[in-house]
Amino acid sequence: MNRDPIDHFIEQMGFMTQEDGLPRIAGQVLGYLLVEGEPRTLAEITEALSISKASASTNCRQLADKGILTRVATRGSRADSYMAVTNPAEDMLAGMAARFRTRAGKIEEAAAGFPDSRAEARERVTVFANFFRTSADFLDEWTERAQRQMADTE
Amino acid sequence: MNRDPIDHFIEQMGFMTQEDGLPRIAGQVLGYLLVEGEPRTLAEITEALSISKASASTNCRQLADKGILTRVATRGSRADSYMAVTNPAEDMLAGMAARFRTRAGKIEEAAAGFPDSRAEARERVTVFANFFRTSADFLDEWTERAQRQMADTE
DNA sequence: CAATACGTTCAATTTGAATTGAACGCTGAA
DNA sequence: TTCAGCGTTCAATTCAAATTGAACGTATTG
Repeated sequence: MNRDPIDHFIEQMGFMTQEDGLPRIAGQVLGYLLVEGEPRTLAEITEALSISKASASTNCRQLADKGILTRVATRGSRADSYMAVTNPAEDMLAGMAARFRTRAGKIEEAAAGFPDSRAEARERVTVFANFFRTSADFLDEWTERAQRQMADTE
Repeated sequence: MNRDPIDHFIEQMGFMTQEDGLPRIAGQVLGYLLVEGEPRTLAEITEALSISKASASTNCRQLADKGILTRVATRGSRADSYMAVTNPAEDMLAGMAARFRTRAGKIEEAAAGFPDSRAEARERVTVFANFFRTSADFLDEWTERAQRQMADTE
């Protein structure tokens, strides 16, 4: 029985990150911090989501690495806290763009190794790779634009 | 020892789809068909990738559902074949856009259930959801643009 | 100098999804 | 009507990743 709308939201966030190949807990943490809107310590996160200290630690660090969470040093406490950045979705998209770009690189590289007897296949694969690269550019353009919009409406 | 560049490419494609939360085999199938450039039967795919008939069948169908593969009826044979669409990456992006949209919907819905005592959280979450929706729009715009470009250079 | 409070790490476990093998059903051929 | 060739389905297995518990290191407090 999970009728609390906030729990439901956090749960959904978990599923979402899971779909994206991230740990479910990562999404739950983000959801929780998004709801709270203020820094929360690892202990609080552990408690609120009923997960292990280890998971909280690992996932927070990973999210912070991706730029989705920021680490906050709270005065007067040696516990460090995390909070969600203003617009986590932007950073998620930016991460996607980055992945697209390395992906394009890998594919292109692979294609370059095709023998001349497979020239047509090489061409097809290269086109495929290019699409990813251009998509990455487009995504960057879009996130940049979104950021400007945010700045404007501030 | 995997020195054949084509095998390497197929392998990479497997990793890629795996990162995206799809079965590894799905990527391998797509890679294989991309290289071949022509329809291949389930039996051929099974053979080429050393996978089970069941996997080949399931994954091909799923990829076809996503619009990444097309089913081709070969004359004079009751075996049906699959081939990669001209630009599979486009359909992959389109799928992403679709996922973003349903995702935005779910989050918004969840946020709507927040009690008024959590109005600020609701606001934050709604902004988050909106970003996904708008991103979906932009992705669609982009794939459409890409399609036009393809059409132009034809 | 303990003793405590914290975050991290890592091996062990759990969990969930991918993959398979085998049984099945359908279709067309003989 | 039987048979062979095909794709599908589903329970069982395998596999990889997420998650945990426990041990550890470090810094802070008294």
